[in-house]
Amino acid sequence: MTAEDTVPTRLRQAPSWLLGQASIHGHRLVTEHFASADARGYHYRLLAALQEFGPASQAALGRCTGVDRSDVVAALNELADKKFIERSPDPADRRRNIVTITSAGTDHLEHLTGVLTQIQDALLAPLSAAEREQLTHLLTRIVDHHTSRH
Amino acid sequence: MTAEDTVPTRLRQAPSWLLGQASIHGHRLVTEHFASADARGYHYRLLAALQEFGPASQAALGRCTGVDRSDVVAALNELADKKFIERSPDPADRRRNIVTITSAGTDHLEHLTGVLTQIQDALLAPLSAAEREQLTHLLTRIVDHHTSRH
DNA sequence: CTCATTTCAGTTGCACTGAAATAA
DNA sequence: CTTATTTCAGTGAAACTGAAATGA
Repeated sequence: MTAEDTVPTRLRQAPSWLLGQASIHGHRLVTEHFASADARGYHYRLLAALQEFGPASQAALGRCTGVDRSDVVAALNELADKKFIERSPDPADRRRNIVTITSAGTDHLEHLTGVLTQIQDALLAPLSAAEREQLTHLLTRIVDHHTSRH
Repeated sequence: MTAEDTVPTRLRQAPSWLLGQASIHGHRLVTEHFASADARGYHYRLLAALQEFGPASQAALGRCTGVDRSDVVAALNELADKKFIERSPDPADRRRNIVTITSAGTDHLEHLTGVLTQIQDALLAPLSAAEREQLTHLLTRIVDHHTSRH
């Protein structure tokens, strides 16, 4: 009644709160836009890694994209159903699957990259190009700091 | 094998990814530090609202803090067990509880505010004071933009 | 009758854990 | 024997939904 829609000042000013709120909006936009392209965030992460680093094992894919080993299995199953990736046994280490992106997968990745560009634009709508760069730079330093020391 | 610990460039440069990663670190710090003070993020949100806006109904608390109505019930139960808040029926509208912060609750809030300051410092460790202000300003504009239009 | 509030039970998407099978 | 990979089944915390009870 007294409060209603106003966020408490102590909260509104805390960077941890602001980061959380901004990230919620980002996540919502990613989910919505990717769903319209019949995809999920995990798909993009895995396809981007395969395109950049070439064929890789599932464990390596999980490590570099931050996707859990169990979820890598499920997401790759979905990508394989759509013929965007292929699995083949690694002759050098027969525990491993070598995962390869197909040309249809590369096309799909390029399409999703376009979608992701739109997402960033919607997310950062109120900021100028210079401010977007500033934000990216500041966030990169924070993320690097916390990922280097565990 | 080729990839390992390196995050794909397409991902590493996307603000939505950076926001998500930074927010994960923020959330981890909040959970850890507050757990040491025998508290949770929801407790801080609710106490901060009560302190700033005065006694309020549970529905109003949920609205201004972004905590779901069901979770407000659970969090207030915990706060009531610790004598940090009190519930009393609203004589003007007997569906409502009027939730009031106790003096022990105010003390607890002040303590948690100190903890939250430490959290922000750990989260933004690599940034200068001016850069922290810059970041806060940029994030505030993003969050305001997305909360005003739905 | 419709809508709002409090409460509880249950659900859902998501990250993660445990364990089995296989092999280095 | 220990460790790594793939896979599946299951767990846990967090946000949310549905519905009942009460009342404006």
